[in-house]
Amino acid sequence: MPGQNLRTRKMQRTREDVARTAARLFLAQGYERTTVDQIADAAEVSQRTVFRYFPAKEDLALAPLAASGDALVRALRSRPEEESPMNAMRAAFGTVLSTLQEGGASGVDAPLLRLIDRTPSLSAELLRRAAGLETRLAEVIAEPEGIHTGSDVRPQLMVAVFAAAGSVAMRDWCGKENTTLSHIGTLLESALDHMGPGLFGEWRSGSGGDTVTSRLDGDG
Amino acid sequence: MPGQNLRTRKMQRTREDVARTAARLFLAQGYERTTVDQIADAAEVSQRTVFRYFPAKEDLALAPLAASGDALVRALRSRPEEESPMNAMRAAFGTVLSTLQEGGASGVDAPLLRLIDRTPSLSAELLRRAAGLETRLAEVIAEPEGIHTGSDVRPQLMVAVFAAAGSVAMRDWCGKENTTLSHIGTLLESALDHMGPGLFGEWRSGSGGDTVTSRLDGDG
DNA sequence: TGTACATCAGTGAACGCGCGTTCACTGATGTAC
DNA sequence: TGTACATCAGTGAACGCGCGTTCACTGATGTAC
Repeated sequence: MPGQNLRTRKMQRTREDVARTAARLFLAQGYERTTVDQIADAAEVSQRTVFRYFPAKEDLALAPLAASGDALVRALRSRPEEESPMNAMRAAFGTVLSTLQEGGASGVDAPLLRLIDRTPSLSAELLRRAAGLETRLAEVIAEPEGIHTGSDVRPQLMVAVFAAAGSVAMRDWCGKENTTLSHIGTLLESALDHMGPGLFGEWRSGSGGDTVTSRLDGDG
Repeated sequence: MPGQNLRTRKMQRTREDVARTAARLFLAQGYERTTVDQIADAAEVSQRTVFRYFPAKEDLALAPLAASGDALVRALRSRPEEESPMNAMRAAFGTVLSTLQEGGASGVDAPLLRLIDRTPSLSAELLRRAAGLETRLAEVIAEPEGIHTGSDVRPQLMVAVFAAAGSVAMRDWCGKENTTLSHIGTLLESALDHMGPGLFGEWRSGSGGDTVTSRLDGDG
């Protein structure tokens, strides 16, 4: 990266400036109450420049997550072939998550996730993009198995189940306070652990009912 | 219902007129290319009246599905208590689906689902609402089991897994042509059948690889 | 190293557009007597 | 059955607003020689 054009580097800096400014304003005032013009002013660029980098306002908030989605695809692709699909997904997700925790420059952090969660238009669009990501992940899963995702639903299904665990974990996480990104990983693992056959049968027999998650218990 | 006010009945008729007009225009021209003013004109009401019944444009397209969501909650609630949660969900979904096929007045049909699928803003919003529906369903599941959804994630998880199968089925369904609503049920059942423990382990051993879905096979 | 030209990121101003809201008003339906 | 009043669905016109686009232009960076 250091050997790039001055022009290119300037563009990257402008892009990051705009993204950082947008994030700051969104978190301070809320997404809906922040206009693109405000972001342009605060970032000291023209509104036209903002739209050059981010085709729509939503991209200003979701771009960091899009990058993480790409990272997840790459991480999954670089898992060893012997690994079972589900374990590969777990591992790949863990990799991305720990990358996010360390290099804080990604722009993905707890406040952003909470912002998205409490902003309907952003949640909606994130869910839609997540569905697209699932398709890409399913193709990565299918490839080494010699499977066509058009004729065999298992890859899509497996990824969708993983995502289901992820969304439950996210919902849980967003309800708590003082949580860090790494908690998401914990909650996700916990959710996946409950995914076994027990989920499909009867529950009364108490197959794990108390070992579940959290502290809230005391059914009050 | 027949014993209601004339005023109330008139309102229902107006509402249905507007909804039907909107559906017709959306299907003819696309959602984005249809303005609320056009719908008002075509339905011979004022734009103001449209917004009285449908707070936002999206509601014009998604209201029929919202009603089906409510129907699903009711259907689930009226399942016998002895039934396992997953079977109750299956059955409830089947009930709603067959209601939709018969009484065509619900407004939910194949063209609408395809319209939503190919309109990003509608897909996004539908996914968001579906997430809300999942929470309601989880509560219905949890109640007779004496479970609190805040402390035990299994209900949320089970519903999310069911929804994952549903979304895979929907994606599959939208890719096919000349399909009817009942095909969704078939695809969903098929997806759920693959949900067993096989999904989590190795696949190479061929645990069902060829019995999967469809005709496309012949790998190329 | 210097000059001439090409590229293209960023500007600034103006605008189209459609959603959703506001307001004061009308007239049909409902209710009380 | 008829009269007087209350409610409230629907009107119509106007508007605020912010997203996203368009246009002709500037000036910094890159390149060729």
